[in-house]
Amino acid sequence: MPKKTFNRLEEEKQERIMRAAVEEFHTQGFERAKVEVIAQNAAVSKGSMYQYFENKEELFFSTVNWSLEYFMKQIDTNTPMKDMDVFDYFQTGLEYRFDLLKNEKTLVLFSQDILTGKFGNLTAQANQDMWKMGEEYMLELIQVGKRKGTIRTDIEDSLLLDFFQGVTQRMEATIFNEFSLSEAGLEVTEDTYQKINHLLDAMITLLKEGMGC
Amino acid sequence: MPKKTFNRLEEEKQERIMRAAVEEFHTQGFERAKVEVIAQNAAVSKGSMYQYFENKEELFFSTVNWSLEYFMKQIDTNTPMKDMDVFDYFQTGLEYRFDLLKNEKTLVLFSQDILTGKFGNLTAQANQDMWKMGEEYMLELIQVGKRKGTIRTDIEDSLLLDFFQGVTQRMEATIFNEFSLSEAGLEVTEDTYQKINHLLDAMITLLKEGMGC
Amino acid sequence: MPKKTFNRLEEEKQERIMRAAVEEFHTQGFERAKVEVIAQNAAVSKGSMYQYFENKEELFFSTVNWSLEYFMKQIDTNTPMKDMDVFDYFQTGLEYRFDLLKNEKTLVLFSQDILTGKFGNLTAQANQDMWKMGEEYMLELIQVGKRKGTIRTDIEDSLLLDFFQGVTQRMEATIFNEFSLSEAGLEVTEDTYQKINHLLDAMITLLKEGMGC
Amino acid sequence: MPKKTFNRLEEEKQERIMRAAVEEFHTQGFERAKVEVIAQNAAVSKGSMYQYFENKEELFFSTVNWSLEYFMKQIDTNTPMKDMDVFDYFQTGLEYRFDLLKNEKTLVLFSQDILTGKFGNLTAQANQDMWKMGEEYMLELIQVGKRKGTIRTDIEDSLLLDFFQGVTQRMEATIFNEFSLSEAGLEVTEDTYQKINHLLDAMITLLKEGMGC
DNA sequence: TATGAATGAGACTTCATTCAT
DNA sequence: AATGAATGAAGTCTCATTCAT
Repeated sequence: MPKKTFNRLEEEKQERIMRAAVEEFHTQGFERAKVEVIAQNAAVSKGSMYQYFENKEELFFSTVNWSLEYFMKQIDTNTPMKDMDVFDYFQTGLEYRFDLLKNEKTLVLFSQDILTGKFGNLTAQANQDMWKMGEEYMLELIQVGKRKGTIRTDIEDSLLLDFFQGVTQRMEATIFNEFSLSEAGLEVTEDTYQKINHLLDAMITLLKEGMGC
Repeated sequence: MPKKTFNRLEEEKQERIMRAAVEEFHTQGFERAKVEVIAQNAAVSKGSMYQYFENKEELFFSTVNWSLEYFMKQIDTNTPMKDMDVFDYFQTGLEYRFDLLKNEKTLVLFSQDILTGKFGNLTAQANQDMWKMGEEYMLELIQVGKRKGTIRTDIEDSLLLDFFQGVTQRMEATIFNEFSLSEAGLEVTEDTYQKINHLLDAMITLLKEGMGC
Repeated sequence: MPKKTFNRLEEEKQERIMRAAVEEFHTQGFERAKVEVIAQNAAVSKGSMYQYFENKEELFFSTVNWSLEYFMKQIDTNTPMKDMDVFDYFQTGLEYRFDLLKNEKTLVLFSQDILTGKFGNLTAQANQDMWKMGEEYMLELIQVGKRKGTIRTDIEDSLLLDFFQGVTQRMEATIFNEFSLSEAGLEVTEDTYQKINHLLDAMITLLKEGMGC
Repeated sequence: MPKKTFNRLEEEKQERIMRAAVEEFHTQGFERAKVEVIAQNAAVSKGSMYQYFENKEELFFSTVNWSLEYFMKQIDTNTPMKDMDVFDYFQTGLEYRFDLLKNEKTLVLFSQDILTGKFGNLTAQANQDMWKMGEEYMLELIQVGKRKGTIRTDIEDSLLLDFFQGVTQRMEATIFNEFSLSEAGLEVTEDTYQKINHLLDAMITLLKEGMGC
């Protein structure tokens, strides 16, 4: 969606621009974000930005796409086997996201922004795409689980998915918070790590057995 | 937080202004929202708005507070007994929110915007307050449940809360979506109603028993 | 120039309003001055101000006139004999102004503003009137001095006036400054008083004999 | 104090803008002056003005500085010898200012505005600097005069300065007025010139010998 | 007459976008 | 292709003045 001029740039420059844009859009939101600031932080002139992108909106969409693609690439190389157990997936998935958060914080937070609808109508489309992407994969896992007998079969897939996703998302949010608190030092302390693992175990238990007794 | 001039107005006018603001902020977001449009829709002059509020930001904060207070009032008159069962609460709570959604759609959607952080730093504070408000209440219910023997006691309160809240939020989102799809006609169809009830039942089962088997 | 409604007010209220206006116009200048602030400081409603004066400009003119008239009254009761010596006049005049400054600081400063043209075209008229007022009186003194043989007769009256006025004004400014420095304590210290007297003596000598040798 | 973008402009454009600003600020005062009018008169867009200056106030300060610097340059190239006679200085100084007035009327009038405090607090600083600049130079001349025996030594320098400055300023004002009256025709008539010279001679006599006899 | 709420013209300022080099 | 100066639409906010009570 950017102009071809952008695609012709050296990869490194493209990335510099995209990352500067992610940073600005994440911290400022779409309206407050200034094309000039992005340009400066990417060490590029304002004029150039308009040779690469039709306008601010297109720059934004490109940034969203670039982020999604970035994650796709990551996921492609990290996706576990298709026949994995949902609960194990929950665990590995979160661990993986957690690692990502350490290394690509802004990028992860930006993707959260998109997912939670922070950009309103602007990302309605990307939003749905993103959701679907994850959900389809999850659905498969659920179906596999049912077949294998690890997941109850008296409830429809879509409802199980809702349930599962709800817990997953909440977990992510909690982990983000925990992580942000210990943010000053960029190193994740052993303590934080402990807490997160404990949280994970509890969630898996609850997912499996529920909270009733 | 508005100027006293605002508080001195007739209730009806205050409400007209607040509702116009809610509408505009919800549909446009903070930056895109125009004070003039709000004024017009409230049948008030632009100048007056600035007699009531220091500036656009204060207008926004006042709108947020007004919305929250509106809900508080509603909740105060609708809050179930303190010793209610969490699962029943889940049910009544959602039913109640659902009713509210039918009657005060924009208001509910706006509060969702606040809760999901759509307004970024602007509502950071209100946000936390809102969360806490709900959470404290929930914690009590969980403790009651443990005492009564309807909730497992081998997992800490805070983790149970996370689990519960995750599912609750997801439910709300799903219901909103379901509802929005059938939005054209303002009447909620029987069909929609059925779906929602089915969803509720399933969720309660999952909350209680988990998805494993 | 104010409406008759203003003149009908009790003297005390009139004065309150005028003094509030003098204060505001002096500290803020015409444009920055706010009618509302004047009203508040005079403990009068904004609406009333417009019953007393056609508009802000008229309020300003009235304030200027009121100030001038205030001084006229003072001067009428304090003016020395017509056949006074110019140099004595210089002395008594300044002493008198100095006293006034202590008691009616803002008023004096405001009249300075008018005289030095701080209000631009707005006071062009009042300005000239004020100048003429003082100058005519001075001219008489100069003529008397020439007749009595205390003032040289080889230079025209108008030029002598210029010379005299130049020195007088400068003196006032210097005294103001001296005074403002010791302003913290509202009491005028003995020290300040000494300095001013010394200054006065020197100026009179210079006026009489010049600075050459 | 302007942004670097302004300094990068061609000198000619800079001057066009500064002169347009001087004109507007002088005729309208700070508050009434419109940035847009300045822009138009300088054949520049309103937006550009804000690339050159942070805001209206900064534009104003820059204009003040530019004017002062303009005069400094002029004075540097026109300043008479350090050992000049004060009275000759009075004469050459005024003649020079008078010439300047003919060629750079607005600029001179604007500097007068600054000096007489027409802009209130806005120029408090520049004001003091300007005064000091002139005064230090004058003090030197007075000291030289005392040493050479052309100035009486029984009165302190600072008082002589006050006296001298008082007369000088008044002269300038009078000349300005005279000049302004004949302003319609931009040519200075022979008649005006005669008057001014006569005035000068009289003032010098009075400065030297005083008005007594 | 007194009040203070209501109004809207008008000015400042921002920043996406265009354009000339 | 790259730059950064130029532009102007559009929105926020102020405050003198009017108006209804």
